Amino acid sequence: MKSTLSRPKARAALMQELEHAVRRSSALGVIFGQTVASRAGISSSDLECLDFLNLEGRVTAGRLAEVTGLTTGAITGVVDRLEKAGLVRRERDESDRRKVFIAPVPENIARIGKFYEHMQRAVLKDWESYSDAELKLLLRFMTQSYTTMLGAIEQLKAMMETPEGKAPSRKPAKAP
Amino acid sequence: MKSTLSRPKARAALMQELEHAVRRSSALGVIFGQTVASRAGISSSDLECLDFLNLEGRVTAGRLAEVTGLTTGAITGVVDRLEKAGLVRRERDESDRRKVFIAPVPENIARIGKFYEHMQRAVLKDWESYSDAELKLLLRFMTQSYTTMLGAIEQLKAMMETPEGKAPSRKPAKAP
DNA sequence: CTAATTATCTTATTAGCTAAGATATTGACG
DNA sequence: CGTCAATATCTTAGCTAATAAGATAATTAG
Repeated sequence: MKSTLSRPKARAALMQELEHAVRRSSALGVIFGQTVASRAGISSSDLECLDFLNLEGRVTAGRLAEVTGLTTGAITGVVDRLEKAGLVRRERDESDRRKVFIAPVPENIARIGKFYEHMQRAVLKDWESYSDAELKLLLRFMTQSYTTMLGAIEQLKAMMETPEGKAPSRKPAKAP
Repeated sequence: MKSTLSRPKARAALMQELEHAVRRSSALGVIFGQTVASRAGISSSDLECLDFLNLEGRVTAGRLAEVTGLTTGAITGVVDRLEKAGLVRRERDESDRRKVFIAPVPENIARIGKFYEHMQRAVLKDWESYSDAELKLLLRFMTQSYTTMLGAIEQLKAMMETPEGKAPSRKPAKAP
């Protein structure tokens, strides 16, 4: 058994293990989000928007539609619910009065932040076990993953120009 | 500026950056799933179940309900749709005829696997740039994240015994 | 000034979820 | 055994949140 210098078998197996680990974590991330949303008394979509607002600050309704993949009509509903719950505020842009900025309301969002506290503490504790260099590697990994995923999403949207979603079944697309 | 031996400021900032990167990736992962599902002509929930079946092999309907957080009634609908699409098969357990195993049908799932191909290729290419040792570190990181998330989910389910979901609003939990 | 474009909201309809309970099977125990 | 509780899935009614299409309003280009 050639033992030294690159064992492609082991490396491939390692990558496959990593892939599985990533997929499992990713799936569990969805569950985590659902669980937080259910505890917070809002829908997963609403929480997804709220998370984005926390990360990016105030953005327009249209941008929320873009990043969530929802229609603008659906976003109207999301924002209605979040606004009623006091978690966001609608702010019309004075320089372009068509636009509506959705601004997070930090003092009320804190109420939801509580559901993340345990997780955050546990994660920071985990991360103590890594050196600075290792943390930098992890950061590079996550950043690279983000970019790659973005590319994959673009590619998916490009392949088959059928933005109408549902099963094409048999009909090769035809105007009604 | 004390330059050597642990700069806590830089380290905290690094962790915060990592946290942001993780959150962004996680959010984008949801979008990726939605995009694949829409291209494949099935719902996100259906794809989530299918992914799980691909990872774990055949499991009972009840287990699917557990891991997705859906009710068993909803799972009946998911499996009906997936079965009609030829992506899974219902198989009654002969030793306990109450149970229904849901088994993936690989030859038809391949059709959906196509939507993951680009992503998979891109990811493997990314990962070529890491040494074996680095891949092992990444694997440890993902595995640890999984476990920590699992714990956080348990903790969330434990805090407030209100499994009924929706907004408790003002009432501090009371038996009916 | 008009037409085209952009941004959000409205309305009608539908998909898919929950809750509750029906059905069927198994296991425990006198 | 026979009965009762427990387990596993399916069924049904009702509701929430999504889409699609189009209305409304503001901006930009000719």
